Amino acid sequence: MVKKQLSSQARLPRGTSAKSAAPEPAEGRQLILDTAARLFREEGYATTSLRNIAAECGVTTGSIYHHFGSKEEIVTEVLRIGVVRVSEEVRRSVMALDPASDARTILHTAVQAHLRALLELQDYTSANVRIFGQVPLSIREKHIIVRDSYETYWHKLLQRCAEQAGFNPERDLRLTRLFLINALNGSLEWYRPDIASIQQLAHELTELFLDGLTRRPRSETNSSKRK
Amino acid sequence: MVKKQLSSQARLPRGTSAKSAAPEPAEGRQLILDTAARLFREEGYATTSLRNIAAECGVTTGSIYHHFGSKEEIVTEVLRIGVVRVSEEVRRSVMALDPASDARTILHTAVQAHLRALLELQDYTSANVRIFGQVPLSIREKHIIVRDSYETYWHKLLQRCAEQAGFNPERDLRLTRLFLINALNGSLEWYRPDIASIQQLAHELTELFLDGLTRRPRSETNSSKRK
DNA sequence: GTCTATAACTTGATAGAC
DNA sequence: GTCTATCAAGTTATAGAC
Repeated sequence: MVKKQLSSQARLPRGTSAKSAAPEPAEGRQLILDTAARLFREEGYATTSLRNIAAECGVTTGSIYHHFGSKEEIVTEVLRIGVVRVSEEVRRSVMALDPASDARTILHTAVQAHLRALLELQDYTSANVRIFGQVPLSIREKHIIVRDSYETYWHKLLQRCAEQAGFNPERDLRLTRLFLINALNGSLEWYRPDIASIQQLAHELTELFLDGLTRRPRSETNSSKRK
Repeated sequence: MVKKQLSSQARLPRGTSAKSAAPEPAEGRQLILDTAARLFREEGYATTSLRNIAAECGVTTGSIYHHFGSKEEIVTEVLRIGVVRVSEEVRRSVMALDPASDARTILHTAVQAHLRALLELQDYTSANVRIFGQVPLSIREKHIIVRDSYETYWHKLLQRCAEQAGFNPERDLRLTRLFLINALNGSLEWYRPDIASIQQLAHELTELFLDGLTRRPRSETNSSKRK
């Protein structure tokens, strides 16, 4: 309660300066957070006990309470970092694009970045998707603010695409956004790299949402791009 | 262990004959199952204790163990019934269609039936979607068989639609099916009847998956149907 | 078929030595 | 900053009376 909320997102382990390139193993508070994120993702929130986390860190529960005030404080931070990571990954990828990129390129880039953050060894992002529905309501309500900001970003992205490409005005971008994010996050439960790569998933989902399942009768704006 | 596995899906409460139209309140085993499904959906699997279920039923934990051998046995049955209900709802709706129906009608009917089963006061179906990721791995593995059967049904349905409507051969029906079911089930977390009706959701999702976001340049097979 | 009572265990959290 | 020891409460499950 007294502890200041530090910008823990990209904090380096204690004693690590910016110039040292080698990623040292996390310590103390950071190690606890990393371990909690991994266990939450693997076993769920309620099933993961503090003793469990402590044991994986090689410490006891007493030590954990020196860094965090409660289990809820840990999961709150894990959830927050999860959204921040995926959000930053998507924003950075889209920002790196040529500003004149067409809607297909923008959407594909954002979809692929989201999938990368979710499926590629990111305990925080996948823990967020998996345990959000398991944590107490009070924590969910506080976390909604963080999620909303990411959803708003997606909404603006879709609007930008809609203007650039002239989307069908009958489509509801709000519902589309929800369907899209649900389809993205759902992949966490069935994705396996040997069945389809992240690139394939991103390509397939983008084409599906832009063009649909039915065959396009010779279009003047379509089918020129194939990567 | 000794107890025979009855076809508990649509079983009527004891003492209820087929001709009595009034739905009597559930008793005994059925009441326990109904209550468990509701609490699992509301509070999650690990958070819902047997004392909790018993109290809501007006009995004690001792009584529960007369009807079920363990908590895992209860959740296994709740999960199974959840898939059976949604599966039967979708199959029945599609079967009631004119056999000559076009792909748009078939897909819309199946999507709407799935959403109805999931969102319209169905504790079992929504409990299944919500707690599947929370139950022990051993239970999940046993349950996969039930899920696979439903997913196979959807795959055949999409193939039938693809042949009827001539889908774009570049689309991957396997990935499409996964994206579609994820989009459907995800609605459980944000659906509110005052924002959009189930009919609107079904319409929007069907149009999106068939035609995509981009505008269709005058088609000969499209845009004739608007319900 | 429901109850009471309880065993055996795990949980989050705290107090205080070092 | 980490440890040991422990508390109070909650968990699943069982035994046996009625």
